[in-house]
Amino acid sequence: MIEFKIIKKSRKSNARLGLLKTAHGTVRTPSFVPVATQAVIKTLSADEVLKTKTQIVISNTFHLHLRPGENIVKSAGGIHQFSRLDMPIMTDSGGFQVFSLGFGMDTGVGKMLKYFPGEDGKESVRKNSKPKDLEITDKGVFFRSPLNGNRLFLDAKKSIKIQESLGADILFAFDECTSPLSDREYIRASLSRTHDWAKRCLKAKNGNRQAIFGIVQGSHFKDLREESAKFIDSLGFDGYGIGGDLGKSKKDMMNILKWTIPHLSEEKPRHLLGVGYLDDMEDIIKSGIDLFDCTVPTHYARRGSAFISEGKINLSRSIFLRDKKPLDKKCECIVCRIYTRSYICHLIRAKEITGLKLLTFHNLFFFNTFVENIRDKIKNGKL
RNA sequence: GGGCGGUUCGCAUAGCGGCUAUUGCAUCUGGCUGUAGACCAGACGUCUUCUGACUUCGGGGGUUCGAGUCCCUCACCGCCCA
Repeated sequence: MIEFKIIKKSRKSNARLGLLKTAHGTVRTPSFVPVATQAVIKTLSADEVLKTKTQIVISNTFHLHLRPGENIVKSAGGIHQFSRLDMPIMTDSGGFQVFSLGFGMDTGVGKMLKYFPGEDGKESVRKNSKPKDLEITDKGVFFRSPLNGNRLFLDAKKSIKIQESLGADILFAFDECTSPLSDREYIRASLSRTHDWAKRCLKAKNGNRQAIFGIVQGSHFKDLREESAKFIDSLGFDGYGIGGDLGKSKKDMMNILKWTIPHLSEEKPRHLLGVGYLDDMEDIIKSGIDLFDCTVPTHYARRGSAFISEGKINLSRSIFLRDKKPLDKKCECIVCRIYTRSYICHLIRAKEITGLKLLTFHNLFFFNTFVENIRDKIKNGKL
């Protein structure tokens, strides 16, 4: 079970400082949540993850169910024992894969819409348009395994049972993350499904050893977001996830948060799913978000990008071969204290895996430090 | 000195008479927000009013309506024999 204590509320915004206590440690919120899809922060060992100031990670039900299978994890003593990640762990429900392996894969669109596919520009995904490799029904979702093409089925009950076997501290309800291309009619139907699944998740869940967060959907429609927030709040979850398509711009996303958060119980933690560019962080925290996960620091690291005080640099560019500065001279991480851009650039260009590891370490340390500074600002009444 | 094989974008390759010369690597640019993806997309002879124009398969010559492709010759590289 978890316990969430709000230790300070900002007078300048809806930001708050909190402590999220779990059986595996306490998270100072607001906190960034690095993504450990396969029960690992890619490239890092468990002890290295701790050194990046990471407080909590999120793993994935869908991926661990496919491989190695939840029974393997369970027989190891649960995900903490299995991975040796000695910290609070969340598991995402597989709901995002409903989108990312479905409409997302078909259209090449992310959940923040930046462009419209198709020549004529604004073709919506109509209610009769279905993703090719995936079938969504009111009962659940038929997936095609990206590993071997096997057909598999996931629904609320199964997602919860898998998550119970994995044994994370916090579970997420099984939802449908909709595409930003879907029209209102589709979103309306999808939202009913997500709400029904939320009830079924609570019903399926045994005991209170693990906490469970319900997920608000509703796309970019104000009334649907409000309705969803009120409904999910009424079910008595331990906390909330805010998910789904978040509009076409950051402004849309901020509006969605503004519509949603006031309808969620104040004393419970709020997690914004899958958002976390550095530029977004202050604003989402000011709107009242306590937790947010994002693949960006780890994902970009493996593409050669480092986040630094001045922005972002790509270490695969040959210009850095002659750059003897650290990635970021203000950063206190071990990578910035020891290594030069020149060396890391060499590793990336030589495709040496240690280059990916050094960038992953730095990016996580940088992101976590960034949020730490925001916590200080709230503490000091500056935000 | 003789015989055989080769020379195609930075490197490596395909092409064996017929539209626009193949593919890989490398390079450069762009993208990535609850991880399918240490990935994807584009460019990669020259010029360009971004639509096209011109030029290319070691050099030179020839055959042919048409040659990277066939013939002659020269240069260079590799292997074998003296």
